[in-house]
Amino acid sequence: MSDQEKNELNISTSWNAYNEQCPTRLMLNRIADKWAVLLLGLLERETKRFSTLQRETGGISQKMLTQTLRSLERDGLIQRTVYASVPPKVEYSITPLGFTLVAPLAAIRVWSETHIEEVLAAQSAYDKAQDSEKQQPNVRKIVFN
Amino acid sequence: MSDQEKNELNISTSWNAYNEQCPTRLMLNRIADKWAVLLLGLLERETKRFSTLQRETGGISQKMLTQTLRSLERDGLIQRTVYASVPPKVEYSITPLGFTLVAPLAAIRVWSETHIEEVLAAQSAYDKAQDSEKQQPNVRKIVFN
DNA sequence: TCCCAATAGTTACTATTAGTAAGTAGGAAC
DNA sequence: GTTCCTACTTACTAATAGTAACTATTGGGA
Repeated sequence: MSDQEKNELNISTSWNAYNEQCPTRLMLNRIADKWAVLLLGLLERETKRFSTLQRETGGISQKMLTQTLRSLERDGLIQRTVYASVPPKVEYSITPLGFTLVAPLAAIRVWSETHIEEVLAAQSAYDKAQDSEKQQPNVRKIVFN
Repeated sequence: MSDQEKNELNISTSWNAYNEQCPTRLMLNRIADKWAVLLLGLLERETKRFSTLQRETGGISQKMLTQTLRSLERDGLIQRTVYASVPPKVEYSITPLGFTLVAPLAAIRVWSETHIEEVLAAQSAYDKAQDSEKQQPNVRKIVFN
């Protein structure tokens, strides 16, 4: 029985992202990455060109765009097609494997967008508490047991 | 109507992670992070101590553990409780807000664990193709249009 | 004829971030 | 009085990300 078959049957395998030696840890590193999340989100619906991806992903440099696209291609998540035209034309599209990752990644992007106000409020509260602790140290959050 | 109410009604707001100036971009940066994914996964079920979190998260240093926990606390995703005992005892637990993020993050961890074999295969194929391209450059993946 | 525009990069350099290893506190046990 | 415990800091180094300038190719315009 392959590991994949075991996974489908929900039998635990050796794959475990909490183990630093496991290849899944490297994978988590790759996909738990802001540029990967944003780029796969853009390619979810349609094929796009290099320059379009750069324009639509605010703040990404050419270097990071190339680097991230190259990694995603190597991992089999996107496909790169070069057209022999001048000026050059290179199109990127999502693969079936990449498509299985779109929904999970979209979920965390959407989470950011829907919960940002609660997070900003928590940050303000934390910073305020930090300030008052500077005046009166060690009076907060300590439990005497 | 608040942005959150708009979000609940699925009305588009100004929040957009593709805009580099948007606070949601910073948020995406925080949660699209391997240590955050792993730590929130550990805290999903139970409160844990600093040393336990370090033991269960392979390869994390004390510095990164402190740093990541501090960020998650500031963002309101986890809670930190200090007990006035010797030796010190500090417990970390997930907040209701953090709990809403557990499932999305678990999904990408699980994706890594269930699709790793396909990714490893894609990587081998890519590396092999790269090698053969070195022998015969520019014969692959180019479309003449 | 010479120069510029357009696309998809690469490269060299700098800044930021992550990782490593050693140090700190304060009391309890030996 | 020396060591141990936990949960950190801090100083230093290594790796990664960001910035900006450079490249190839060729069609079109002055």
